[in-house]
Amino acid sequence: MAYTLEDIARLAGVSRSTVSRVVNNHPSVRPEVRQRVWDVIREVGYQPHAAARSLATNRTNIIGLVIPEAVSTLFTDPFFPLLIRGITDACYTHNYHLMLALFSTPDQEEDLYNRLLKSRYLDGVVLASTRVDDLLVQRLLDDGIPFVSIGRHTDTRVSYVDVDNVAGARMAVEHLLRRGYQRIATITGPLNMAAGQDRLLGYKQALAAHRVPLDEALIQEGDFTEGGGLAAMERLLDVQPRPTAVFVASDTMAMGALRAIRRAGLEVPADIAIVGFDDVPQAAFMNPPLTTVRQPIELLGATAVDILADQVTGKTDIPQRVVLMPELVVRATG
Amino acid sequence: MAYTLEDIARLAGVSRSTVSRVVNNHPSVRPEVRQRVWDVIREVGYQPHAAARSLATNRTNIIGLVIPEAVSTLFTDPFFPLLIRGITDACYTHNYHLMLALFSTPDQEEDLYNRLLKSRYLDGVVLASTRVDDLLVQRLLDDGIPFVSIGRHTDTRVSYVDVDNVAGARMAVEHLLRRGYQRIATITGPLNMAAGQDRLLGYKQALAAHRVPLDEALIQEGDFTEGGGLAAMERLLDVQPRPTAVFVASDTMAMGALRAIRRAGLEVPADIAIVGFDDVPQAAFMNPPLTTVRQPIELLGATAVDILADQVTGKTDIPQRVVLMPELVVRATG
DNA sequence: TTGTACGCGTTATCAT
DNA sequence: ATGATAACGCGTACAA
Repeated sequence: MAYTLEDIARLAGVSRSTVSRVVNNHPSVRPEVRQRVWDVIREVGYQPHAAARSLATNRTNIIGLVIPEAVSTLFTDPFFPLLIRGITDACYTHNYHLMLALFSTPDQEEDLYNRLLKSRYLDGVVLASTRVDDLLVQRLLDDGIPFVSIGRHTDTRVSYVDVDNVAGARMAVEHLLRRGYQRIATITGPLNMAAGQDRLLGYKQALAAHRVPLDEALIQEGDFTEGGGLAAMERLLDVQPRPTAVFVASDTMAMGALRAIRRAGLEVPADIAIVGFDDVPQAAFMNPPLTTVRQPIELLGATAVDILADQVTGKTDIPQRVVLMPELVVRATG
Repeated sequence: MAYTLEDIARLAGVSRSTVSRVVNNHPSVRPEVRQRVWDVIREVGYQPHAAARSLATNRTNIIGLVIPEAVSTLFTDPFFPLLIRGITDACYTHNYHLMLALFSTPDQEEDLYNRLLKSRYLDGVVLASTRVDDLLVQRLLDDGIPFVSIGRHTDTRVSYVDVDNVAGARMAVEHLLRRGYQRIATITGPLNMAAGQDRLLGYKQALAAHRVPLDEALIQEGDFTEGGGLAAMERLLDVQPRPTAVFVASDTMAMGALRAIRRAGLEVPADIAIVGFDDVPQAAFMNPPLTTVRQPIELLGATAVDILADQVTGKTDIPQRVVLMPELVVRATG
């Protein structure tokens, strides 16, 4: 059996309350007593019982990373490991633990929501890549569970941290324009996700700013998967006259696009230039290395946790919205 | 304030114990009463308080996926998302929740171990890709915490689930031999990991079985990263006579090797054939598509959880060791 | 079958 | 500054 507060109290010759105060850094305890108690604690390797503490404080020190059903198939995208790294690092400094909730089906989503949230396992939630109309957001709002969304949300009550997708996309397309490309296509993300919409908007803004007419045939929707990028590129290769460059809304889709181009017997960037989005580690290793818009993925995750921590501890009452800036990384594809 | 057992009891006109029995499917409660209680529960959306329950039962229904410091830099490998998928799916059916523990530094490892394990947040642990001499294993053993290792371990007390790495490597190399390649190199995984050792052993066995002399110069150690694969391949390209084929112990390293070969102005598979290991999703999308040894990564994770569940619930006393079979997927690189 | 009463390990309030 | 003591919400012997 493990040690309890009571054990430590006995060993240190004080009361349970005093030990509790020491453990929680309560000021009113004599330094010498505090020292004595700490000595005992260290000697026997005492650690407070998490469940007991939770029951008393109504806090678990656990936050959840929840990934909705709609996108959990995208979980293999290198984006997520990076996001998770950022999140776990921040969790460590805030003394939080991270629970992972991947929803696979709507039923499971419902079920897991109850098991996880309503049984109060979590102090708060980081919500990754939701669709704009996701019911999860409403639910969390209704249940009063603190959460931060990765990616903007229009509801004024939700806190989020996002990258400036519009600016990023503009940078990408304007870079292509500067290099002389005029017939620039785009493979978008899912248009029911904010990131998909915003990157498309940036594309349009860039063209408009440079007085390049918009050709709807050059806009193909993707789904953030490699296969989706390949399919979208194949559609793009069919339009006449063929685009000479393409802005792809994620690196993973860019890999698919590259394959499609190669498969058609064309060269990158000679025949068609590519600019991606994300700068996942693989981007630099592609052949040729991918020109892309870098978003600070780890920082995205870490910032979300920082905000959530403030929310949970009641340090702030109002929703926080922070937008991080991306940067263009020029490599060889465009 | 949320509902408690007491509330439900009052609303249903029974005692708290009866409600508890209903919730926990205890047999001795009259069907009509059971029904009435369930109705109330559903009506108000009652969910038992996890912390309270844990305190009483001494179980949290949370298991941890812990990734040691040594390998957590590999976390961006597509292997992990797949493993996590398998784990989360199995967790769902076992009614477990998954906590993610990535150790970044030795200090953090020590610290997190205490915060997480000794404060009894977890019922058990899935240990991913440890080194053979990892102290973590000893520690978990000493502390009597149920755990299952992904990847074999020599200590007879540890349960593990592994893929037959020796057989997989043999299959890969024998395939190359059948295709007529004689000068076959290998890029190994880290040789302080069981998977690294075993795949190298399989390579050696295949050569021996076919009476092909072993050339130590053709064995280069990698670290399961793309950069490591590239560097190892560059070393391999320097040996004379040059290898005509290479068995690479992970797909991620294979991508690096492919780059190195291309960079040297050579073609795959015309000049050098490649066979990888893992069959991550990207393998099929490579150019050319990668011939590789497929391991059932999701199943690996799911099986680990299944075993762990039996361990935690006391369904079994003895360490379980299960080995899954890989299969060769022949595509275009070799 | 059902209810009573105690214990799980903390935190927090109230005396002292 | 310190020590009793009452919650926190649940499971479970034991009694009825």
